[in-house]
Amino acid sequence: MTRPSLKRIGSEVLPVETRALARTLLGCVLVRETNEGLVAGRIVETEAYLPNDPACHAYRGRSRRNATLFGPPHRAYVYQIYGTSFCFNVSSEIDGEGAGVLIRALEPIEGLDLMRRRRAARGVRDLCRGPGRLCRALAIDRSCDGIDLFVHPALWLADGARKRVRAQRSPRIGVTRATERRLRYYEAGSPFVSGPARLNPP
DNA sequence: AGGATGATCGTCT
DNA sequence: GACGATCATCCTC
Repeated sequence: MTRPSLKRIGSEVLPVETRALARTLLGCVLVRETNEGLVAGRIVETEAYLPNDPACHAYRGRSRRNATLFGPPHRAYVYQIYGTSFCFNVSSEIDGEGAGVLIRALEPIEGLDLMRRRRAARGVRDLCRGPGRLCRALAIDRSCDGIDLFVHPALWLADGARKRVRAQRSPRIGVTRATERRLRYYEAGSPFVSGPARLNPP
């Protein structure tokens, strides 16, 4: 059985501007390699967190936790939430500006058995549906924070079927500020996106 | 030093 | 739909 081609994405493919990046990441493949093996999933849902955005972790200035958001674009920003889950983001905007894109859901495409072992989830549909779940399935934690996704051997982005993605937008999920802004991007019709059904019209 | 908060998840009804 | 777990982080005193 031949593995789908996982060609690493170069910097020329990804926009620096946050909303364009959130849209472009749809259809890209997130790849993770550890000594347990390789797992990968196609990105089907993202959220943009903009400069001067009250919902963005960078809004109140640089801190130890959010420093990666203020660094160069296209690095992994990983933080822990509710003491139980991690969230994986891609930093955006030029060095010195704090912004990023949250990856909210993947369509599993490689290493499903390993994902199942890590998640103890029953169906394929739930393996990577949600920001905390996908981090668990990919063994992403705070130690991944700051990784340069263009060069790192164990965490990177690959080309997927980006041209075929039909993108939709909705308000972001779970935020308590700037709740009306439509900064969540998802693939129309995908069964792998998270969130309540009313936010996911086909 | 102590309290409030949170870009979530799993479980229960 | 509701709720509790659980703790790093940040803010106030």
